[in-house]
Amino acid sequence: MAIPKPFRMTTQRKIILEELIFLRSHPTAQEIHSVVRQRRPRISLGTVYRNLDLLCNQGLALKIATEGGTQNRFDGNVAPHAHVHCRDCGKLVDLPDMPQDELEERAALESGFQMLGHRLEFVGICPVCQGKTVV
Amino acid sequence: MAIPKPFRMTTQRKIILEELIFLRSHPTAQEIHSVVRQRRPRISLGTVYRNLDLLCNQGLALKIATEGGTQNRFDGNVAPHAHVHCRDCGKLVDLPDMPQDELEERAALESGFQMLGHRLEFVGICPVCQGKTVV
DNA sequence: GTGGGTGCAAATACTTTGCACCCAG
DNA sequence: CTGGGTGCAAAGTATTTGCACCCAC
Repeated sequence: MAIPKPFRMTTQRKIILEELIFLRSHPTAQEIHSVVRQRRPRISLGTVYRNLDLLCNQGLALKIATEGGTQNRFDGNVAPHAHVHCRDCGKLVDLPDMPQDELEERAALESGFQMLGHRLEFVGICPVCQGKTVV
Repeated sequence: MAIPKPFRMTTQRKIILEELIFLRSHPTAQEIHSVVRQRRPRISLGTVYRNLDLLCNQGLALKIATEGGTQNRFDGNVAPHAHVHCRDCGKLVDLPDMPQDELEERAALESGFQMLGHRLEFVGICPVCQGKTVV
């Protein structure tokens, strides 16, 4: 059956994972690249993408597609949690205390599906941008 | 104040909107392009993108960023509703009866954001595929 | 030593945009 | 008529991939 393919813990891969877990900012691949480059200057963007892809498949990271934006973002926090996305400044914030299990249970009841997971993402205007904007 | 900029209802725009409302498949821009081309063969992909963008800004359609995929999808159903996606057969089902308002209210309280909208998408195995699959 | 991993650059994929012509109002 | 809209193609972004060399195991 599915014997997980072994993978080498290269320096690049290790640094990428470390930074991804350390950063709470849901960085883009580019942002991860520039952070990692501070510790390993010759690392290429291609390598960053390849490793992010691998980490996501291993379940060690999550790929997040944001509403308006063009680029994907990545999240080292694998625990189920919702996201709030600011329309104006693009900030992406975690929202850990939503009733995730309850939602899945309810959706399962209504649809008859066996649930494997879900995504919950809010779009709004963050407190800072609310202050800035003239209403 | 926000006087909505008038826009011409061109043949292209009309067809795109019609197809978008008619299709329940949450199509990509490319898919919309090929459907619309059956009725207006010379329409360009650029025009489709321009019109989808306009329709989304007018609140007549929604742009959906998909989990794994690279392309955006569009939804002519603007009423708030969740989606359930079957991992095995790819079926995408609407789930209209989730407590959407309640969720936004709660998220607003927890985050301090002014909420504009949200996305709720479940992944699971549909009843048919549950029967098929050997567990 | 060996095969997976990397850097690099070219290729792809998706979306946006400049421009000259076109047509809805 | 007139200015917004369109078709076309080229440009812009984001991401993936081919290849030769490299290094973790």
